[in-house]
Amino acid sequence: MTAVDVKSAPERGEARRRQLLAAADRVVRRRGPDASMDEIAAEAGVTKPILYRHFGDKDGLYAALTERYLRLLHRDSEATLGEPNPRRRIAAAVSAFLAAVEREPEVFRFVRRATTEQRQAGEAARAFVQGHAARIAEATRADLERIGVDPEAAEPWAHGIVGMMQFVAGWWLDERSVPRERLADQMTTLLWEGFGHLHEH
Amino acid sequence: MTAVDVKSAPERGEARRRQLLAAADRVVRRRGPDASMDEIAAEAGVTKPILYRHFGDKDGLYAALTERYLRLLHRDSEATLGEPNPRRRIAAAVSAFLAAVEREPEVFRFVRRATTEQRQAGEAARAFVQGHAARIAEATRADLERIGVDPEAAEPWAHGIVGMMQFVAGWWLDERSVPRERLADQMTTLLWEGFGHLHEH
DNA sequence: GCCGTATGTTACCGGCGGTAACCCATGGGT
DNA sequence: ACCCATGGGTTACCGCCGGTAACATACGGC
Repeated sequence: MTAVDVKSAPERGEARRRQLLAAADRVVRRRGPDASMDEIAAEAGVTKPILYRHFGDKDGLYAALTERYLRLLHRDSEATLGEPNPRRRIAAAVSAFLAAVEREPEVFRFVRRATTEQRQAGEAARAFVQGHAARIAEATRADLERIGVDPEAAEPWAHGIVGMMQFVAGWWLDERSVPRERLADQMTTLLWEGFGHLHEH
Repeated sequence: MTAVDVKSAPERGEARRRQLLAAADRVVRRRGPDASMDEIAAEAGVTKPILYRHFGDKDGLYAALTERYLRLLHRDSEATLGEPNPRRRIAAAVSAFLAAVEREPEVFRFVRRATTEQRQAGEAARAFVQGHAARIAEATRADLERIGVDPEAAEPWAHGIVGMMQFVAGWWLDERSVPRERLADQMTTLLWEGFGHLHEH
């Protein structure tokens, strides 16, 4: 029963890869991060060795999925980095990220799992976050230099912000003790005001 | 009958449990988070079913280990929470945590892994972090109330700080691009000054 | 025609988490 | 002195899953 196979195109390889990735995506979304290779293969209508030909091993597949998912989770947030007003920029990025996590909780959970237990996926995530953090850092580095603060801190800060938002998002998903926009405001306030600012009054 | 056993059996069991946990500790420290149950059993000088009698399943064992490790990683940091001066308190806690992570990198890595891939371990970690965050929150809640800022934000903030430090510590372990005390200073500055404070000058 | 290559399948391996069944020492109670 | 309940221990196994070897088949260029 070759129902899907009929379309033989010139660049079948890349197309097939995306097709397989889409199948993996579907399985992960409904079965969670514990999806087995057999399950994914079945969903794609093929058998395991094909997956292994395209992705090397499970880690490779998960790395590819992780990359796609990271882009999905951070796209809106990155789009806000053009905002010139720094405080609004932070607020918008924070809010957009939380919204994306709320929209795709299973995707967020998958990324957390995959990046800690699979080497390649973790590497891919590190690279992505590196880039993301770099863009955040770049957006604020100019300000730091203008003020006279050591711009070397920009990178650690960016990582700190990213990590903070990741963790808080996970915590928030588990126990939804506060509405999203409220949490976004609170995190923005922390990042913007800091603790010291409060103590000065 | 034999109601006395109900009291004494757990005592003997507790000693054995600690003994087994110590063996698991040794194995994890040298083999990493991928240690198998057979390996741990062998290190303890027994066979698998015994481990399962005491801990139920691998998740249970890892949850117990996680709890012990979390205490180890956060003990020094928690000890600093008594410091009255808020900025020094933050600085000391941050520095102490990074020092603990540097002292026991394998332990830190294990916790990250175990808490994301094992349900019970994750639950134990969540409970621990909840407590830790609560203590941090309590240490600052008074300040917030005194200043007139909504103290409801204390809990999300505490989680944000914890998550930020966890993530930054992991990033720092991977690429040691900056000495520990310098990183501690940078994170303290971020938490204390915030971004807005800088922009006011 | 023939052969290399790409694509797919079946059938298997090894390791690991988890468990059933059995085994044996110990020490009251009769 | 004996029995047998009980708790600590072992052997031998299961099932699942990641990963792979070997085999099968269609297509394009010489």
